[in-house]
Parts: sequence; C-alpha cells; structure tokens
Amino acid sequence: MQELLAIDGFSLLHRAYYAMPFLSNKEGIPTGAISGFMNMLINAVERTQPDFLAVAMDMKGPTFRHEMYADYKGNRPPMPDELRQQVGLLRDILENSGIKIVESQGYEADDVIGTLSRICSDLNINTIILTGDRDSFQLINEHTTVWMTRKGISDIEVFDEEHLLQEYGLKPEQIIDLKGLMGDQSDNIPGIPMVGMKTAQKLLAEYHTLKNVLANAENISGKKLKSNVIEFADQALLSYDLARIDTSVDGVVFTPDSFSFHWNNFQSGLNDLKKLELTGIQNRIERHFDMKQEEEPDASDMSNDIQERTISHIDDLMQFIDETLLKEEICIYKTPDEITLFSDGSLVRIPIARSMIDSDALTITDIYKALKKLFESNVPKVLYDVKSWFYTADSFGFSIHHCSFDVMIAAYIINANANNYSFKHLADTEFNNPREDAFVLKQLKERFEKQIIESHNVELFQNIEMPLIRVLYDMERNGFRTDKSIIKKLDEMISADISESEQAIYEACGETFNINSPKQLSHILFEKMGLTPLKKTKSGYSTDAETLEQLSYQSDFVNDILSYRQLSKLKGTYIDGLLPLIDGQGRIHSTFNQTIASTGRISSSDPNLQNIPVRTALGREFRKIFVSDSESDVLVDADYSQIELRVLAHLSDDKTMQDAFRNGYDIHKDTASKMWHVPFENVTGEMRSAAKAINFGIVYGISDFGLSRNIGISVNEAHDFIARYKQTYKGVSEYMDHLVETAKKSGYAETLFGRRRMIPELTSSNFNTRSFGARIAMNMPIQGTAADIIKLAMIRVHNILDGINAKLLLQVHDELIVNTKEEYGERIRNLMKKEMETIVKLHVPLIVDVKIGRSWYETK
DNA sequence: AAGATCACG
DNA sequence: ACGTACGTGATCTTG
Repeated sequence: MQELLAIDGFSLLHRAYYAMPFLSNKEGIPTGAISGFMNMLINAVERTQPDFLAVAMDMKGPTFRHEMYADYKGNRPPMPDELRQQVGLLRDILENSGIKIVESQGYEADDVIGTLSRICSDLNINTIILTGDRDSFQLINEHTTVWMTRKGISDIEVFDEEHLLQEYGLKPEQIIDLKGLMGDQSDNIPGIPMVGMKTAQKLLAEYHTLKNVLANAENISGKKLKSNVIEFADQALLSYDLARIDTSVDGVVFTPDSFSFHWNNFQSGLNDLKKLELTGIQNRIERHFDMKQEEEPDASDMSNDIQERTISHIDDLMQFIDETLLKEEICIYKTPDEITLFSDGSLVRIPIARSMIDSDALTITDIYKALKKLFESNVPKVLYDVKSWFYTADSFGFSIHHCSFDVMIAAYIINANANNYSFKHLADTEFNNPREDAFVLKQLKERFEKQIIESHNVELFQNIEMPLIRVLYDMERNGFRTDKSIIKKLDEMISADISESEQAIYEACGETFNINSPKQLSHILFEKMGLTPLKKTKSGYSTDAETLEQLSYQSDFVNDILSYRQLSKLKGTYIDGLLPLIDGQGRIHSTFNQTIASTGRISSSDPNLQNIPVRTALGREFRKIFVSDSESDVLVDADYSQIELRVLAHLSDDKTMQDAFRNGYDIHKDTASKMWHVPFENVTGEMRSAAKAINFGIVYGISDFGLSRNIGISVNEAHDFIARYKQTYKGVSEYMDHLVETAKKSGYAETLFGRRRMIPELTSSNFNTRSFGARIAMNMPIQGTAADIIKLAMIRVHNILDGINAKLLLQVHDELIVNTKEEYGERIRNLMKKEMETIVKLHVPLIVDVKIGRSWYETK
C-alpha cells in the first residue's frame, strides 16, 4: 500500500528549535532549528520510506478559529527572531528539494493535514502524520497513524487506534471531546475549570462524548465539578469546536505527481544546505543517491531472489500467514490446482486439487480457515479479478478487506482496447512467462502500478474502478426480480402473432422458407418476387429493417416480414433467452463487465439487462417483466437528462450551449432555433428532430453522409446543417478539432477524469481507418466522461444505500435503478436526485429525473 | 467463427 | 477522392 508522510512543519520546527543548541554558519545565520528539523524529516523518511511527502505549514493571519473565538492562541509569546529567520530558509530548502509544501489561508497545518489524510484514506493511501501536536490524534483511523515527537529530535512514539486506546483509553474522535472538556493551555482554549486530563478521561470513560457529559451533568459526582460542568457547558462546546480539525479544507488537493517523494529531488536543495554549512545533513541525503541506483530491481533478476516452497502442513500455512499480516502487501493467485501466496520475497504454494493433498496434514477446510484469516486481515491484497474473489469468499463464508489492487482492472486502465485480459494472456504478453502464480501477479502489479502512475490514472483507478468492483458484485448477487406470469402472458400473445405473420408470409409468396435466414429471404424478395435490391452486404443483398421499409412502397408483403422480424426478435431474446436465466427465487442475475468497453462504460451480459426494449410500444411491454422485490417494494429509477450533451457543453466550454443548459431550455429545440434563426416558439417538430439528430451526430463525430443517411436528407443538405451547427456552437466546433489534433499528437483520447483510450487508427495509412480514429477521438471523451460520472454516482449511491434498506439493481449508462420499501420511495428519490446531481460540479447543471413504480414499465 | 440483424444508451 | 455515424450483447444462420 502506498504511503503519505505528512509533516506538521511548524510543530516540528518549533520542537527542533528548543531541542537543539544554538548553531549558526560563519555568516551568523542561525541554523539550529533547520538542522533539527531536517534530521527529524530524514529519520522519518528513512523509517517510513513513503511514496508521498508533504510538509503542512500555517499561514500568517487569522484563522477560522479566531473568528469563532477572538482569544484563540491569545497567550502565545511572539516567535523568537532567531526562529522566524529560519522559517523562510526552511521553506526555500523544502521547495528546492521538491518537497510539497501545503498551506491554506485561514487554516492551520492541522486542518491541511487532516484534509490530506482524509483524501488519501479515500484513495487507499496510508498517511503517517509526523507532529508534536496531540490534537492530531483525532485523525487516526485504519489508514492514518500519528508519529508523535517526544523529547529531543530522534524520539518518536507511534500512535494507531490501538495504542491510543492503550495510552488514553480513548478513541480518535474522543480526542475532540477531551479537548472540549479540558481545554488546551498552549492554544488558550479554556475548557471546563477543574477538569484536567484525569477527570476528562474519567468522564469520557463513563459518558463517551462531551455532549453526553453535558447532558448528564446532574449525575456527575463531586459538587464543584458538577456545577462547573453545568456553568461552563457553553465554553466546553466552544472549546470542542476549536479543537476539531477541519478535514475538508477548500483548495487542498492531493495530486500523486506533485506529492511523490524521491531522494534524488534533493539534488537541487543541496546547495542551500551547503550555504548553511549543514554538511552532516547533506551527507545523510547523499548516501541515498547511491542506494537508489543499486536499489532499482530488475524484474528478470527478481525471480532468482525469491524463496519458494510448497506448503503441506496447516501449521506451516498459519505461520506464513501470521508473518504476512505484518508485511506490506500480499499477492494471492488461485488456479484449479493450487493457491499461491507471495509476500515480501517469499512464495508459497498450497495445493488444493484433492489428489495433491495429504489430507492428514492439510485439508480443504484448513486452507479456507487460513484464507479467512488472511482475507479478513487489513494487509493490502493484490488479486486478479477481485469480483470473482468476492464470489469465492461468499461461498466459503468469509469477507475480503483491503483489496488494494486488481491486476485485471489495472490492465484495462492501461489499455482499454485489448480484448483479452486473462491472467495467462497478461503474463504471456508482459513477461513471456509461462508461470501462473502469485509471483507473476506481483510482477504484473509492479509494472502496471508504475504505468498507472505515469499516465496519471491513480485517482481513476483507486477512486473509481477499484471501489466500483464491490458495487457491481452486489448488483450481480442481488439480481432483479421478475414476474413469470407476465412472461407467460407475453409469450402466449407474441407466439400467436408470430404464427399469424408467418402464415401470411408463406401465403403471400406461395411457399415456406426460413424467414430468419437473410439468404433465403433475399432469394424470395429479389428473385422470386422481383423487388429491387437497394443495398448490399458482404455476402449478398441487404434485408435489414431500413431496406425493408423502403421496399414496403413496392410491396405490402414486406410489412409482414418486418413485423415477423420484430416479434421473433422479442420472443427469442427477451422470452426464450431470459427464461432459463431466472433463478429459483424468480430473480435474474446479470453479469456486469468492467473491462469490455473501450470508452469506460460497463457492459451487461448473460443476460444483457442494458438493452431491454423501450423504443416501441410493444417492446416496452417487456419491461413489465422486471418488478420490485415484493408488493410492498418499489423501484426507484433515476436517469441523467442529456448527460452527454451536458458533458460536451462543459468540456468544450461553449458558452452558447452552456447558457441553454443553465436556462433549462429544451436543448434540441434551442439548437434548432439558433441554427435557423427562428424564435424558439416557432420551431417545428421537424426542425427539432433534425437538430436532435445533429446533436447526437456531433457526439458520435459527425459526417454529412452519416447525418444525411440518418435523417433521410441529401448529403448537400446535411452539409449545410453541419455548417450551421458549427456556426451556432463555435466552441463545440473548435473543441472537436482540438480533440482530433491532440489525439493525433498524443496517440490517445482522454476523459475529464484522465481515463485514456489509445487510438492507433489515427496513424493508419487507410483513409477510412483514420477517419474512424478521428470519430473515436471526438466521441470517447464525451461518452467516457459520462461513464466516469455515473460510476462515481454508483459508488456514492451504493455506499449511502448500504444500511437503509435499499439496493442498487441496475445501471443502464445514464440510469440507476434501486429497489426499496414503498414507504422509503420518496426519501430515496430525493436522495438519488441530490447525490447524482452533485457528484461532480460541471460548468452546467446535471439534472436527474426520478420515477417510482412497481415495475420497470411503470417507471417510464 | 463470422456475418447479419436488431435490442439498448 | 476516399465511405461513414459512437458504444455494447444476443440470436440466428451459414460455412
């Protein structure tokens, strides 16, 4: 797991100033505090070997705490000049050494660190806070520990939740209550008179929170104490508010690149140290330059160093796992024959095929007991295909904590175009390595992790794709309830209609044939009945719906074929195809694929629930099949309105289009009005349809031919429409050009969240292929950004719904469907609307429409 | 296994 | 001048 070392700059510098004797260089510039600080920093970096490093600083001027309480830090003596001088020098050194300084006007370093650690928690990055300030204990959680400086500069005490409980008998959040009760002398926070550490601890042991102490003031033993608690309650509440660290400071952001720590960055800071004659520190740093070069492991050598053995006894397995729990991370890989574990240079193989196990020393039950312990521990886990591990874990009755890295998902982030993400294929292509075990998993992880960092996809990976796995798993496991009686009714109805049109067709052409065979059908149409073919396919004449509609002017007979087609499609796919997939409880469990679509969308299969009919009246009837869990439940169906066009308005920064969305106009009607310069209310239905087609076309990477074909106008007219559109939305037009241009330069297109899609088509020698590449470059950022947004919304909605009796059932690209109790329907409606609309802030509003109904049909 | 067709966003 | 809309999955036929 990655780690951030966050240092409270002033706290440490202050500590260093008083701990160190007076030092200065030959010009008389004081250097004691800097020397102490740098030594503490280097100590900590050597011990933690962080991936990221930040020094948080206080800024001059009042903070929000001064606004709450004018006397905040009122008793602070002014900073000694000798120390003040060193603050500026230290800043220079840190800046020149490539160390990120984080600060925010009106906030203290504590708040900045609190915000960073919260952000990193969300990113699955551990934070170590190095400080001398006990307030920071409130920030401790499973991802965050506090390293507290003690006397001197080298003495450090590590506080995690356990150690805090041991030392103070308090949970992290109770530190705020503690300060509320006892105040803080150094910050001039008053607290309650007579309440010191001991009394505060006693009160919190009994009442847990400050509020509860105040609520139970009457029951407190000790007359004076009781009256003080009552009298100074307000003061305690103020102190509580002052002590609470703000963990969402505006403007504090974590960007892996600018925070990443490398010893080599110190190169440019060495000059400053030299000037200050801090040669000891200089030497300490330089030692790491050499180390760094030796340290780079060569993947091909790595296999020579690993310890490898096969486990045949449960005691050996448990011992290995116990040791592993203290390590950095573990890689786990499973084949039908064995499970392999790799941790800190050691690989163990655990046979699981029955024929391979000596059942006296190691049984399957033993192995799964051991796996339970491993998986339920907090050690970060590197796995291949985490979603399938969730199935495994569920069937064996354990849960999985801290999945930090899914190698399959990582491979998809790096190259979304591949069509094979199997472990074997990845191992083959990356390492030309026939092994399939946890060591290869580790090698793949190292390689992919590096690439994800290089392509700035850490947040996308850790914040979107990794958390999404669990959401998809829960949707799959939960399933969607179906109503079999509706299926039966539809089947009877549609089967009768199919026979009818089948008979009509056979009668009209005087023979029977397989209508489903395009070959046989075109023989009937174009040879026997003499109709004029309009379009060719690779293997003959086309008989698709578009062609048949044209042909219907020549012969009424083709209408029967069209209706036969529609009916048999519906029956085949949505009745016969669906029925065998319904489980014993009447539920249907789709599979949601996270590594299929090159734009970042998810796909659904077995069955595909993302293409249930809706566009025709008859097709829409099939949505009656999909119902809420019970009669007392409802479906809440929330869909983003025009999400792709809104994303386009945001990304292109086209003010005209943004205005339309900000004003809540009907976008297609508005487009038509502006394109043809007619008043909004004079836009006809036809004009609106044409504008709508262009809006869609733009998103797809428009061409005049494509548009002309789509809405049945001449290429010339289509050309004119597009010219008008580009004149209307100049920003969009320029943006589209820009997308193609940058994609040509970089070789990829990317979304708002940095998701990439390589576009090799752009360098093809084939004109068609290049054109295709250009359309991808225009479409992917739009479709992909919309996909990113709804993925974020899914994660948020899933997390909120968890525990309020509502379950996410399905995502259909811009739509989320939830099942809940009827009485919660309104509440969930409001919640989803709010959360989905505010999940990202664009330059135009996001609008979500929510419908409630017993069946999917009713939520239309 | 590939092509044609058609269901969805 | 070139021929086209972007992204999916299921079913059916045919080679």
